[in-house]
Amino acid sequence: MTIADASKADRELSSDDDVPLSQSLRKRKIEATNSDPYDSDEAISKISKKKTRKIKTEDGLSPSQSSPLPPTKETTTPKPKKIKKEDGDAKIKRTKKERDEKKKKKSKDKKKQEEEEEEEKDQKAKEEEEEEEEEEEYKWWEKENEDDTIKWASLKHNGVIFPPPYQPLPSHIKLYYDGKPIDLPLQAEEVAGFFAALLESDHAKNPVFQKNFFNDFLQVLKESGGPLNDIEIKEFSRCDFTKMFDYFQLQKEQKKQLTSQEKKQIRLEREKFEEDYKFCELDGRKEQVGNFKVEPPDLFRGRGAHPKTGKLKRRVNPEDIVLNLSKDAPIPPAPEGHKWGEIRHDNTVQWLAMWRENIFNSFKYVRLAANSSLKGQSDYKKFEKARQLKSYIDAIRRDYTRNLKSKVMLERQKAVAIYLIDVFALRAGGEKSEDEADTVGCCSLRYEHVTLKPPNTVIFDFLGKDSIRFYQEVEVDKQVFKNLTIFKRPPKQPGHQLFDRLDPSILNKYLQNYMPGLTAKVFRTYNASKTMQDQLDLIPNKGSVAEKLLKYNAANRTVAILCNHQRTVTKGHAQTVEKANNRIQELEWQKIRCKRAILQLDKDLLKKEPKYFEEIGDLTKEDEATIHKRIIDREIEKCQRKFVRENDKRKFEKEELLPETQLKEWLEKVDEKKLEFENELKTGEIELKSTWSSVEKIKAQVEKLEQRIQTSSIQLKDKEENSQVSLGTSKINYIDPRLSVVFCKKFDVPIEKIFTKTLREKFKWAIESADENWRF
DNA sequence: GATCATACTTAGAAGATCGACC
DNA sequence: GGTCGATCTTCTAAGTATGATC
Repeated sequence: MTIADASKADRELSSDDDVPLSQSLRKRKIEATNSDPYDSDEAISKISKKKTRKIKTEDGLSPSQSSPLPPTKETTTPKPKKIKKEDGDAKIKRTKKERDEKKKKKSKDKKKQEEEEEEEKDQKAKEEEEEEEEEEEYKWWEKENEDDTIKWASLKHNGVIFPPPYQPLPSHIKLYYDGKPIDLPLQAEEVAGFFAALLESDHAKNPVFQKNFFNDFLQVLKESGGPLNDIEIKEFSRCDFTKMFDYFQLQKEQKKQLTSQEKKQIRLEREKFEEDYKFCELDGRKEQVGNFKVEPPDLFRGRGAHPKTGKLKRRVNPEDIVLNLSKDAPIPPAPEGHKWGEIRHDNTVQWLAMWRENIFNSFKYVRLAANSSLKGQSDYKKFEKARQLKSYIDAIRRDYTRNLKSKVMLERQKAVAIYLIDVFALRAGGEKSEDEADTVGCCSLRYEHVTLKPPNTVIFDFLGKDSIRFYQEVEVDKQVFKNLTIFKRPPKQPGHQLFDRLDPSILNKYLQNYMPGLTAKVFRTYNASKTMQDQLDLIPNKGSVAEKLLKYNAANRTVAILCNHQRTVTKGHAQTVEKANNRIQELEWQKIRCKRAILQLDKDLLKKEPKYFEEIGDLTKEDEATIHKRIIDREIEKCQRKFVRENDKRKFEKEELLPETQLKEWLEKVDEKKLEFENELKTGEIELKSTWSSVEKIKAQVEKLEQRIQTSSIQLKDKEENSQVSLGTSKINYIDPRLSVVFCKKFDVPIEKIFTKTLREKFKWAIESADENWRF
């Protein structure tokens, strides 16, 4: 659509849709004439700008902000300057020195008073201990909030770990072309290997991936002098990577075969080597680095229909790397024969190292780990900002509801966009270039992504971040529906932007009139955490830990669904569910069997405890026969697998193989069981095991089975409900961790059940700061 | 105001490890 | 003790946001 078209469309769209076209045109004309006699469309936009500006200039605030709302800290607190922070650092050092001196003095004093004040001594010792602990661990959340434009006063680190150099394949492992082995130069062999390693993945089957890989492969091949045995490689389809693939599989297999001791040894050696890079010194404290390993060369694996997927991601050299550290920090030596690209001393950023990658020509950064103070502070601020939105949300909602009827198109678009972001948790939706996957968010929604079904149903169907499908059929506010109809009116057609006046920066600028730092993304955090709080409020404080956890997960799931966090259903999911159902049925059968056995020992119990035996006839003969068959089939399969595996092992270790008679022997035992089952089915009599010598013993067994049935059923239910929903993303990024901490404290659920070790480290600030009464 | 550069958060996939079960 | 699915961690792609520059 041309600008003129858009302008024309806008002229029509800006009309009050409640009014018939002829009337509204007239009305618009009057408005336009009043404001600008030359161009009605421009006039409307000018009016809109004027209006917005006028409202803003009256008191420098948006309409809703003029209403009495709580002041924010950020607006009144001027940002301290860089020097101030350096002062802050000097202060830290001074304070430490003072504390040391104080400590020395303390101990002297203590000596004097030792005999007289034994109690005080203990107290002081305790204090000292605490003080020392504090020195070991920096509890930033207990300190005053500092300026966040300066990230550190001192930063020392050892650089980055580079991936190992390419290990050539054994000489007999080659790429084949038209059935002939190719002698590739090492550089090209490496690239071919990247593809071979993915041979059985979906990537390798993707034609775009194949094409991009092949182009880059040919390029590398050309640069490195072409095949050494003078065979010209022209077509991808004539390449055979299977020998290379098989070799990689074998290597994987061999790695798996290592003893646990050998694996441990390798792990320890790796950890020892990484130790120096895993940590850095930030303002004198030891802190963990996140991605201290430079990304190895590989084929770029773009998500969805990515035009660049399969391209070669080149090897990064020390010359490509920019290191960022303190001026006084020792510069880590570059790998032998190399030097660093650049050394920088920028304390306004969090990164330790960066390089430019070749796919998009953008930067990759080495940063601190999630459990670091800097990341923790950012996280804390993020959630505090989202909490701050609580005070403004009513006004924002009131305003966008009103603006849904604004005469100014831009205002209407803003109102609808904020509505969608607020209600359906859409992302902002920035513009994307041609060489990226075609995914959208709110502002970049197009005509074809929204289907309108009167009176007010909207079907959203588009690919969002990571090419994850967003499909929702929802009822919306009637005026939102009307506006969407207007936004889709001709000349708009598929391919055209729904919000042709908007982009995230316009939206964010508008939002910042309400609250400093408010952006589209804050709504997702706010609504996610608010939803979680509301859901947790509904959970009754009763039942087992497992039951409470299930409810917590259900609350978590509500949030994940809101944010559209999905995961691909694992290949064997349906089978796993069927298996689990079968298992539960088998447990039920075992339980019934136990109860029958009890009656065999004491048949009077049936009259005495009829309730206990009420499910005894739940399974039909057919059901039982099916269960029997399943168990027997499984056993047979197990014997056969065991036989094959054992002989494979023996073959490998060059030992004598097990004879077929061995397998026969095992199968005979299964046969015995089969006969036992058949007999049981015929007579209804159970062969009593030696462990079933008394009613009490069997009853204990029943109890165990019941427990297992319950646990398995709960787990299966949870599993099914979670099969397509990813809970992790919202737990890690959107749900204020203090909500989970409070839940655990209030409901007596160990925090370990909710946060993994890594998450407990990341959320240490929340675990240590939130008390039982904290609310989002 | 459009575009680019930069820097940060958010995201699912893949790989590694754990633990339930037999 | 071995197997296999579940869970956790790592990896890096893909977003958002903002400030500089023209």
